[in-house]
Amino acid sequence: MLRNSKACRSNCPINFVLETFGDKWTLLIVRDLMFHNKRTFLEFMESDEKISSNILTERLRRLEDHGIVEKNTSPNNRSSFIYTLTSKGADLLPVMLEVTAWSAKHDSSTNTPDGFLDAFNSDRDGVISSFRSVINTDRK
Amino acid sequence: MLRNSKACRSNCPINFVLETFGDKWTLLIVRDLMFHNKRTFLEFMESDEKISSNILTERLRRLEDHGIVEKNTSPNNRSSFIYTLTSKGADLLPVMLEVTAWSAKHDSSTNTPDGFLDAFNSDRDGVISSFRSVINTDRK
DNA sequence: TTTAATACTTGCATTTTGCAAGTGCATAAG
DNA sequence: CTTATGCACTTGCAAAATGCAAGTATTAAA
Repeated sequence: MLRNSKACRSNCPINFVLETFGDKWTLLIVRDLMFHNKRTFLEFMESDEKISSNILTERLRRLEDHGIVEKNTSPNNRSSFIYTLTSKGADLLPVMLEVTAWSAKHDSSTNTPDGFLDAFNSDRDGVISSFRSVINTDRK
Repeated sequence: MLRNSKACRSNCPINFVLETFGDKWTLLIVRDLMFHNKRTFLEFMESDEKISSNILTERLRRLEDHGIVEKNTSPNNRSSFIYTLTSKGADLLPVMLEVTAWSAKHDSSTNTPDGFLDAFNSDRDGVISSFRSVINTDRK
């Protein structure tokens, strides 16, 4: 189920991301892959926001369907799966950092690391490329 | 109802935007305010994605609650309301443009204007500031 | 052989959404 | 003054999505 492509509402680029990320959970999985180096089902389950397992299953499958995440069996433990970002998924980095900057500016209770906003504002390209080199998209 | 602040799931900056924009409709309203110069309830109703009126009402109220949109009576027609972006809302411009760029790169059927991606990649700051000067945040 | 770990699946109550129709108020037309 | 029209919602209800608890299947470890 859900493997078929849904009819899209329009060809607007903003709408396009909403078709994949227009819910409360999907982007948190991308965040965990991108910034917290999480890779397994149980690791995603442990996030502060407490996603439930049926929703996580469905969202991982959808991300895989959309070519944002890749699923492979773990080399050392064959009952475990390893999820990684594809390059299409990793391309979301600038979006994620702009979102982070916006929240850091407008939400006083956000836990963005100290100095992030200043560094991002003064050397955006540098911050992006240093994050980019750290994002793990290895498959193995 | 809904005027009270909901308990948030975490203090993560990514989660923070999801609390406001984590649905299929809210960001489309921001898009229409930002790029299509729409200002009234009926104008938002006319978008390609066909939002229904009860959802639109609820989302506009929520955006107002979150300080992203401001609602004023129209000067010429007092039965009409004018919605505008606040500066907090206008600060979403870099996010919106990054989202647009990502879709333009990864969705072949997106209707992003010709040349946008090249212009954005070669002169990001220039593109942002030319958009910024056009975004209407006037109240009157 | 039993136990544990991992990644789901299932069932069900609650919440959110989508759609159609209706309401109330303010100008506008006759 | 009475009726019509436009605008911004409300309401009602069926359908879908979500949250929670519990169960299942496979692999690995003791």
